[in-house]
Amino acid sequence: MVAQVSAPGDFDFAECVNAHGWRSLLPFRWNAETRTLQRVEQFGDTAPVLLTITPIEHGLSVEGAKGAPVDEVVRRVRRMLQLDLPIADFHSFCTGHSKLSHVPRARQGRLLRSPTLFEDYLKVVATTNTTWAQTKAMVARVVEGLGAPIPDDPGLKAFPGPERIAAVSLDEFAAVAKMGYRNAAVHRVATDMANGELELERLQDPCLSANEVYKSLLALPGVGPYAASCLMIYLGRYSRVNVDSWARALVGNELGRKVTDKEVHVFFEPYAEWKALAYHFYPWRKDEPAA
DNA sequence: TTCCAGGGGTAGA
DNA sequence: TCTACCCATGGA
Repeated sequence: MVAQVSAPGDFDFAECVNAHGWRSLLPFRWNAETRTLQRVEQFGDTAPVLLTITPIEHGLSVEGAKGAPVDEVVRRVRRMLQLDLPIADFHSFCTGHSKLSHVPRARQGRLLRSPTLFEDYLKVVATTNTTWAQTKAMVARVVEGLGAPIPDDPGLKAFPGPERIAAVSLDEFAAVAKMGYRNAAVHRVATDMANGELELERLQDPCLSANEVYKSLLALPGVGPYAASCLMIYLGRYSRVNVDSWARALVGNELGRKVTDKEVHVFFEPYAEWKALAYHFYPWRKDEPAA
């Protein structure tokens, strides 16, 4: 199966994939040399397939095993790469702010996300109060321990959905995932979703206000202000900065003193409804803290 | 051993 | 609203 996916002119494949660390979390696999993104996806109860995404002129090429449902493949790819996100307004905003003028030139603004909000939820929870190395290890254990493999390579597995996680006990999940005190929260959300008591995807409803989305996210176990703000980014809502230790350190560096979370929010106040993107694309690098 | 990492939940003030 | 404390895990 080969599908061609059109992309808007303000989209850049590598910028989107490299905008944050998600490319390093299974089942994503990013090859920087070939500029190829791979990911195992499962469609219904059929065997998972490996998708290979590469940039072509005016869009993307997606290759997968014969029989993969093209329409659904395209839908998921468009979602993962935020191809339908109206980023033009943010780009216009950036041209009026010296600190962000590089953003539209580089065609930045989109962030790689997962095909489901549940996967992004689990991964965001896995970033809290831990190191990036442990985040990768937690996610890898979840995928390798509970994900369904593709037929011709058992080493490549799909991300397990909430039903799969809910099918095992909390103790079993904890033994596999080793997410520490996060185990209970993740298993709870998976179980509630599997039981039909929780519909995470409804948070994509554009009719909901940003505050309604934020409060709904805060109500999820394991989700506090940081995680809720992170998840809002994947929902195209940028009015809250996801204040983490980096934000405190970097804003503290800009101001020359230790800062509170409230002061970080005040620092980004001029960026209006684009605060989270402003923080993310502010001219500092997370691997190179401002001197 | 002890500390702590891209926080969250809770109690108490 | 703010502070203090504990929370599993694993690396330093």
